[in-house]
Parts: sequence; structure tokens; C-alpha cells
Amino acid sequence: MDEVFKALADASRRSLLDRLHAKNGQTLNELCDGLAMTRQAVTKHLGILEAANLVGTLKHGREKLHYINPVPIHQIGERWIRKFERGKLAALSELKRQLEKRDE
Amino acid sequence: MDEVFKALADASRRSLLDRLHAKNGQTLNELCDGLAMTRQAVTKHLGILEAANLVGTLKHGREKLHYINPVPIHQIGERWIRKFERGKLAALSELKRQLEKRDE
DNA sequence: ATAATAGGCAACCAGATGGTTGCATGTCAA
DNA sequence: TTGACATGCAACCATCTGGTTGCCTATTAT
Repeated sequence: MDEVFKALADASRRSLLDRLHAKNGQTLNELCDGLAMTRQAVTKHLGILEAANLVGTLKHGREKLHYINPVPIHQIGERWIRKFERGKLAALSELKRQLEKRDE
Repeated sequence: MDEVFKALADASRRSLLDRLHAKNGQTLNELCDGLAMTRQAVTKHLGILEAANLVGTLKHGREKLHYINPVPIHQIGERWIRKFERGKLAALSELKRQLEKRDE
């Protein structure tokens, strides 16, 4: 879980996921295209995404194809985000109550 | 958005949010309790959470009360997580297709 | 008034992170 | 088979990050 959060913390990596979301199964060079960094930097980012199980790869000849794995993202939504959404209204009204109390 | 992801990337900070989720409106010292780091370190973490608008504070005498703000978390769920959930099944079946193709 | 309590601020430090360059390897095409 | 192409690997570098220590300020309680 921690690895996934860490992986998602970087804007370049989120952008890579976006690109894969737009077109799955791209090669390394394809993913480098238009990015303001070297291929090696992209390799590192993809490595981190892979380690976090956010992308899977498939070697096809001399090319390496990258596929998004939506499961960890979904898990974060399920196990983490929703937990805080449940208390949302309660938390807001509590905050409101406290803010009003301040001016007494 | 980037600030929120960065803030959530650290396990200590997520744990602080958990604590606030369990009991909202805690003071700094309360939040320090039982954690294996100095008060100053916790202050920094809370500062980052505050900068990301994940917690709001209220001064009450010499105490500083911390309240969770669920909105940014909710936004990440809405604007980011859901996007990838939509393509989930499609992505999985695509991956499956590719994996099978490999063994041809 | 004074001591204890709650917190703020700044300097410093080691290790992680994001990036680079340079070169090696494996695969495809001519 | 030889050159071009897609990728891998390693060393290096600057900066960011998470943590520390030391000291200062403000509020409360005795």
C-alpha cells in the first residue's frame, strides 16, 4: 500500500499512468515521446510503477510493452478513500460547530 | 492536487489522518502521543497536511486543535481514482488477451 | 509572580529521490 | 553480418525529505 501511495506521489508517474490509460500497451520509447526527460529517467519511473504493481510489462521481441493494472488504484479507493468519505458530513458539521463556538 | 498526493505519500501522515478520523479536533501533543518521533517532527507533518488543505486548525488558548478536512481526499476519489476504475474491466481483459497472445 | 505547559522557529544532518551521462546488450532489418 | 534500433545497467549529482537538537514565546495554573 505504501509503495502505491509513494508511486502516485509523483506527477510524472501519474502522467505516465494517464498516458497508459489513454492508450494501453505502449513501449518505453512511445511513453518517452514528448516528455522533457531522458529515456533512462522514464525507465526509472516505470520501474517504480511496476514495483508498486501499478503497471505490468510484456516483452515482445526487443520491445517492452506496458500495461496498466487498475487493481491497486481501486484498492486505494476502496480501503482508504471511502473510509474518509463516510465521515465526511459528520466532520464538516463538527468543524462548523467549532468555528461557531470560537466566536462565543 | 499534487500537494495532496505528496502529503498522502507518507505513512506517518496517513496515520495522523487516521488518528484524526478516529477522534477529530486533537491537540498537537495529543497527536504526538505514542508516536516514535519528536513533537517538532509531528508539527512538520501537520504543516504539510495543512498546506495540502487536508487538515484545518483552530487555536484555543495555548492549544492548537486539528480538524480533518475530507474534501481533498474526496476529490482524489472523484477526479482520479474513478477515472481508472471505469477502464478497469477493459484493461484487465486486454491484459489477459495479451498474456494469452504471448504463448502463441 | 513564577513555574509548568503548549507550541513555534531555525539550523543542521543523513538518506532518499529524480535526474543526468556513458556504455553495454539484445534484436531486427538490409 | 553488420548497422540501426529498443532497452538495460551503473555511476554520479543536486536537491528534497524526514528527522533531530536547541532555544524562544505565549498561555495557564499555583
